Amino acid sequence: MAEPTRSPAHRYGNRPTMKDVAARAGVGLKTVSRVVNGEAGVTPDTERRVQEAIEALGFRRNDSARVLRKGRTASVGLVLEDLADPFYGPLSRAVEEVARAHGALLINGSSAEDPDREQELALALCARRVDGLIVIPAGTDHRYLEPEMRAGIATVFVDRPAGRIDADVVLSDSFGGARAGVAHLIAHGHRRIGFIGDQPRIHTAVERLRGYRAAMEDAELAVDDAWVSLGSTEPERVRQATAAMLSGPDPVTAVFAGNNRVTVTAVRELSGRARPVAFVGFDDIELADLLGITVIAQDAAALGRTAAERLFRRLDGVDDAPARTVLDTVLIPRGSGEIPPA
Amino acid sequence: MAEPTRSPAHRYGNRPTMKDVAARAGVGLKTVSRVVNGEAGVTPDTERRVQEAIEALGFRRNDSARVLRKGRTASVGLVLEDLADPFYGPLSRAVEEVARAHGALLINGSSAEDPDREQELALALCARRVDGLIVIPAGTDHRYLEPEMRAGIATVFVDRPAGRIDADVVLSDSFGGARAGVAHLIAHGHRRIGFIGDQPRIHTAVERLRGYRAAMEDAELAVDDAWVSLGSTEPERVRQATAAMLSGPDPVTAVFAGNNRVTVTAVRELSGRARPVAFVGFDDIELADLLGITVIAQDAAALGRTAAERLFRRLDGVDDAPARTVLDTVLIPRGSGEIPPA
DNA sequence: TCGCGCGCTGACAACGTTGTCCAGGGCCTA
DNA sequence: TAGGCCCTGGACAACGTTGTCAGCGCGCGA
Repeated sequence: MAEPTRSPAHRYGNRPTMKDVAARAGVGLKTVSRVVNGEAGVTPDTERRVQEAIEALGFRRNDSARVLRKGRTASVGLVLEDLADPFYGPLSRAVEEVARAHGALLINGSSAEDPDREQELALALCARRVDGLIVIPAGTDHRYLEPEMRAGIATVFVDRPAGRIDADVVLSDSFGGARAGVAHLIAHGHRRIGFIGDQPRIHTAVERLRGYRAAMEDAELAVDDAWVSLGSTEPERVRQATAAMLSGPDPVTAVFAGNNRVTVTAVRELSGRARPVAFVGFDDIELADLLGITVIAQDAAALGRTAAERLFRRLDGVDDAPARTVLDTVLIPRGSGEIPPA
Repeated sequence: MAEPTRSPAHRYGNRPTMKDVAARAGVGLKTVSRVVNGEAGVTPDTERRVQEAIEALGFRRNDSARVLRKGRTASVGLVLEDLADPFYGPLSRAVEEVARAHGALLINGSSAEDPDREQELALALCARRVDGLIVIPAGTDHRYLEPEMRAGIATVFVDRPAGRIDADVVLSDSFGGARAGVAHLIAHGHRRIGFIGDQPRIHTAVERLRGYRAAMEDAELAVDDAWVSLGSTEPERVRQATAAMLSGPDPVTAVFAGNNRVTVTAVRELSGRARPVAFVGFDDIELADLLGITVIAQDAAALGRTAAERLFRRLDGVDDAPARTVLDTVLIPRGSGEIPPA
């Protein structure tokens, strides 16, 4: 009558299951399930017995098994670039809040701006059968997600549009924001304005550069190639780019930075200069108010919230055509953008 | 011979399963499993047939089912206070990197500094059967996790110790850091030093206050109750606290801030003052270098990394006694802490 | 009093995967 | 040539839960 050794696949440190609870309470398996899920049709007395058994055994429902049976995981995935970037923290948090309101958990993953890693992550989340996916693309080709989307995984892109597939996307107005920022510098008398952006693979980088060019063109100002620099946001790269456009025979008198990573380095570089240089940066930054940095602010939390709401509408069965939502940006003048040309 | 309607529980938009792949490839179910998992013992020819069927059907293994069978979810949970706080972003990212190196995904949740929400989140993660849990406690009683830990969910606490249970914890040296920061102010001639901290429920807040008191005591300086303020990090609260200790008959000449949230508000408040006030803050902040803010820096990424490494060592079966790891802090003088008393 | 219906309960299958085990066939050796 | 072994493949059960359905007992109406 010795207890046979448990199945070798048994892990979880031998946690009690509903079966164990049922045995202890002297009821059927399904009755335990009913109690655990608060379903109707259980006598108060039976319910009490089951509850006692649950307490005594320290039972907790295995949601892994539940998921398998129900077909919904009540979880959504978020693939972003880098959670350590202060732009993405609030975005992720906003997504989490919406998910929470819908009873879902959030699985985060950072692509580190690497398209392969983005794909690997997104597909891993699909294999987990997240109900939905929010992606901040690193790559430019998302056809790899088509089978997954067809198979029922709702997908929304944020901050940058999907590449080569038709899908929901929520964006900030990068073009308009950059154009307004550069126009602001022009309005303050600048004619030679530098632009330091992110890698040209990235949609927002291209859009903001386009905004810069549009503002210059609006004012009928020619753009010298030496004033424009796209590339990684590595501090050293940005430092050199900044230094380069401030030296030479025809230095810029103002700089527009394409995002928050560029801004922190560019501002450091500019602060060391004798001659003041006007500056406007895309993205607001904490303490930028104290430093008097003029920025084009986008609302990261609103991006995340809007995308998540779109996602859950899809999960609720709304099935209209993929939509593009564009959120406005705001120019916040704080001093650096109002410096006149030297 | 009409196709019978599929089982009503069938979701996932009718994704193909291994069974479907097996049928199409004309092989057994287990053979598909072998191919998908790269197990040995399949002829190249059979493998090719299976691969083709997988491609054709767009099959992707359902990790939910896999998890159920294998007993390991290859995921870890992280309960923190607020992902939007720039202190937690890098911490979370560091945990994610370690998890990734171990092939695990990370599920994030924010407690919003609410003990009930912390518990709800942590238990939800346990129900998902995460392999391990990293918790930045909001509450002070974690006995609710005992059954889970006994049942095999490895748990490590970060930034603040667990309450009323014995568990691994990774901390920064809050006491030593605060003491060093306040001693630094004293060394620059200050005798009346204010302390603005977080809520007294929070361990780090208490430790840092203790460090403040120790430094004052070391220098044989009495502490006036009016110089000490604990409470929420709401800007309005911090603003008032700062203003209060700077007014009155015996105003402080220096302020020590208990964390980054307090710092950003206190620095704003101080910057508007005519009379310069010395300042040291706990936690480094982006752009603090440009603002000349002296800080006690802790390494958020190292906290996360250390905790995650500890967690995965546990998951690898290491079973020694719960340990407390304390990471050093660094004083970074940048000007604000070196201002002499007015 | 009998029959019917309803409220409660439990047996059973299914979700999609993996571990175990056995069968069949080909090849090598004695 | 027979026997044994290895290699490949597949049938089956199990992971822990929930949906379906049937049965039981009791109360109420005719």
